[in-house]
Amino acid sequence: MSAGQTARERARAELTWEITEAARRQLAEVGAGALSLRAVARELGMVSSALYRYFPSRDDLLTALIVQAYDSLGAAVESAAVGADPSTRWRSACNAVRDWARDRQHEYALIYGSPVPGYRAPRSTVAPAARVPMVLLGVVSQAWRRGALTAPAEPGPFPPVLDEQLRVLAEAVAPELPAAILNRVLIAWTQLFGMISFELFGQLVGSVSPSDEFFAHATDQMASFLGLVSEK
Amino acid sequence: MSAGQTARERARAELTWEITEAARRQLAEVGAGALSLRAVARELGMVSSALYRYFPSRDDLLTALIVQAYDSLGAAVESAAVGADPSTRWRSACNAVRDWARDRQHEYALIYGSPVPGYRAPRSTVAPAARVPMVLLGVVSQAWRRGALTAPAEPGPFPPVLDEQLRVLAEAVAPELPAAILNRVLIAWTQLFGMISFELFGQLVGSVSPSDEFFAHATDQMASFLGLVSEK
DNA sequence: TGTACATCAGTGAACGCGCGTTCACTGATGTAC
DNA sequence: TGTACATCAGTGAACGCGCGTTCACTGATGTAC
Repeated sequence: MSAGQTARERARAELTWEITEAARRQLAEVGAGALSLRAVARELGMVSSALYRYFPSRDDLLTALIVQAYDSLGAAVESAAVGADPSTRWRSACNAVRDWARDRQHEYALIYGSPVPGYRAPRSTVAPAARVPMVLLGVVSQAWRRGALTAPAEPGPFPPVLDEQLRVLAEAVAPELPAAILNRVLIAWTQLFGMISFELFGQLVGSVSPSDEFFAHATDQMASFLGLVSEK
Repeated sequence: MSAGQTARERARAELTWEITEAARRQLAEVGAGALSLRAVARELGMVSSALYRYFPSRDDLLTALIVQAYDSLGAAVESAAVGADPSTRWRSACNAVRDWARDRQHEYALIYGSPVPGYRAPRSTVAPAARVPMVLLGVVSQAWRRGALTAPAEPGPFPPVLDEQLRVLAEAVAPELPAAILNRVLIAWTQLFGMISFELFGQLVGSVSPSDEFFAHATDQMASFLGLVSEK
């Protein structure tokens, strides 16, 4: 058996994957709240009870979709944020998030939209969810380590709770980065997803829609807010 | 009859309101996708078919809830954004949005979260949805008219489509405002809601949660990004 | 002020539908000797 | 290599449930003369 897998194991892995594929297609039609095991089974030509061999409940299937969505987005952004120039990497990362979100709107809504009522995300979603912010942080902290970035002048010291939060966070993810820069990365991160959510959820209709240029320009402004100087 | 209303008309208006109240309570329990006419009727001690005297369908009830949510938020922000100092008004407006959102999380999710699958928002939601951005814009354009605001230096000219969008938008909502400032208002607007959505939808857990100080500090930074100088 | 009729609110039964999950089962695949 | 048994995948029927919407109806409120 190849790679120590029996035929049964291979079939199981394949079908598990096909179930999530079908569920993703269903998601695109009816949204997360209305995702139904029976409809997924129907699409696969199976009987609904058969799915219980693969996922113990509807919520477990949802969790799998959420984790896969975070991972898919994370991988897309990680592979986009390459290059020597930090401000180019920043832009590429932002564009990758937006492109992925536009391509897979319902998966985006699943992870960044309203929480699914009655569903509580388990711990296993935390690490995949962190991949995008980690990439953004990586771009900035690499620039900082290279000395290609000047620490921004804040109007005053951070209030105590925020200061402590930033300190703890920095310790965990980027020990050498000044709190003021970390804070700006957090701000840019919320800004990035705020724009994308507004675009996808229809809030920009009537102002800056289509939003390609607005997004590109705002991305540049974020880069300069972060102190990432363009080398072009 | 008071104000020319018959008893029947008064009863009708009152019950229409009570239906939306009950629907709001239901929203908080199960989310928009699972909002059910039958459950609303049950809560009011009515038979489900009776609701059809008041709302022709489930979607019309949803529309009423959406319009009321936008209006409630709009009114809260309008009445908060007062005072002489533009940067104070800015902060008050931002805080009002956040406070309202935290108070009424499910209504916030209804209007700023994932679109409800299968539901298309009718035109009647557009004007109420514009109230908050109008307030934000009002704060900035008032400061601009008073000369209390300097036009920001952009790195270069706007790309053509964005430039045109900003021109058209300015014409409609703030004719005297330079495009560069309008653009920054749009950016701050997306930033504001990006932060609030992240806070409410759980994305900040593990970094800056609770988020009061992060939010306050980011709000200040937005004010300075907009050129609103504090007079304190 | 009183009567006759029209309008409207709310009832209760019924329609056809889909849902998640359990359970005893058949038959195929894998394992130990 | 061959047999006996254990494991697992998938079936099909059933459970109890809730949903939106329609329809003919009763009885109360409003209106015109």
